[in-house]
Amino acid sequence: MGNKQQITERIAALLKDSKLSVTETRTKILELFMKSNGALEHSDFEKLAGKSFDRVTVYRTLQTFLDKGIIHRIPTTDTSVRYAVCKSECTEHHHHDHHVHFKCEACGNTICLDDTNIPEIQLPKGFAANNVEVVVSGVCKSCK
Amino acid sequence: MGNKQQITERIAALLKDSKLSVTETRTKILELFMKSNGALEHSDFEKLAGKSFDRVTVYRTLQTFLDKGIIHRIPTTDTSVRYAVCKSECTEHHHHDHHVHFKCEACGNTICLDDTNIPEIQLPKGFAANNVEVVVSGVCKSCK
DNA sequence: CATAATTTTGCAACGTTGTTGCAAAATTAC
DNA sequence: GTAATTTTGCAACAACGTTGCAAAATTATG
Repeated sequence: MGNKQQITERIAALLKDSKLSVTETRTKILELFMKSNGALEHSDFEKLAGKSFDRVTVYRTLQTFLDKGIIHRIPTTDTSVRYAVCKSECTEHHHHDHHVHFKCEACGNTICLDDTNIPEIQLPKGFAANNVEVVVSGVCKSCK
Repeated sequence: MGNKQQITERIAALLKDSKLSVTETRTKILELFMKSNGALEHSDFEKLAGKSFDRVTVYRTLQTFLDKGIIHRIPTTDTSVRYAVCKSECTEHHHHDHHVHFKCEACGNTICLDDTNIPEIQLPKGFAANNVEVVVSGVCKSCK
C-alpha cells in the first residue's frame, strides 16, 4: 500500500486527468472515498473530514465528480443519496455501472461487489435496456 | 372492468383487511395507485387528487400503507421516493419484492414488470441475501 | 340510531436537505 | 510574480419531511 504522499499524488493526477483544479476539498473527499470501501452519503463528508467543509462546497464537489464520471450514485429506497467511486471503465460520457451493490442490514454499509456479475434479464417485448442497477440487501461478510 | 362503485368497494375491503379505517384520503390515494400502472411519487398525490390533501396526511397515509404491506418503495438514484402497490403475496410482515422495476428515460415513468424474473445472483462467500432490487432503465414499450 | 371511544386529519411550527447569487480566496496560466 | 480563471464560503432562499395538538371523521357500543 502506498503511503499518504503517494495517495495524494494519485488523487492529484486523477483530478488533472479530469481537467479539474487540485484543491484541498476535492483531495480530502477523494481520500475519504479511497479509505472507505463502502458507499458514502453526503453527511459522511461533513463529519468524517478532519476539517469540516461548507455544505455547499460538498454538494458542488460531488456534483462535479458525478459529471466527470469519477463517482456514481447508488439507488436507495429512501431519500438518502449514496455515492461510490467508479471503476476505471467509467468515463465522462459513458457509465458502466453494471455491478452489484450490497447493502448490509446489520451494519448499514453499502458496498460495491465489483466482481459479481449481473445475469442477463429477459425483458418483455418492446422494452430496451440501457442500464441495470442491482441492490442486494442482507448480511455482509463482516457481520455474519 | 368494474365500475367506480365496485372499485370503491374493493378498496374498502382491502383497507378493512388491514384493519384500517375507510377514509376519503386513503380511498382516493388507493384509487390513484390503481388507475396508474406506474410508480407514483409523493407530489403526484397532492396534484392528481381532485381534492388536494394536506402534505402531512399524504406522508402519513403512505407510511401506513408501507407498514401494512399495501405498497412498497422503489429504489432511485436521487432523493425522490417512488411507491407502487404490492402484489398479493406481500404481507405486513414479509415482503416479496422480487420483481423488476423499469424506468423509462423518455417518459420518466417507472413501472413494475411483474412477470419478469430475476435470475439468481451468485454472491461472494460470506454474503447472505434477503432481498434483491432491480431497476432497469431504458426505453419502454410505449415510447419506442 | 345516538352516543362514546378511537382513529384520522389539518394546521402551525420546526428541522433537515439541497440550491442560487455573489464576493473573497485559492489555483492555474502566463 | 501577476493576471485570468476557478473554487470556496456565506447568506438567503426553496423544497422536503416531521411532530404535537386540537378538530373532525370513523368505528364501536349499548
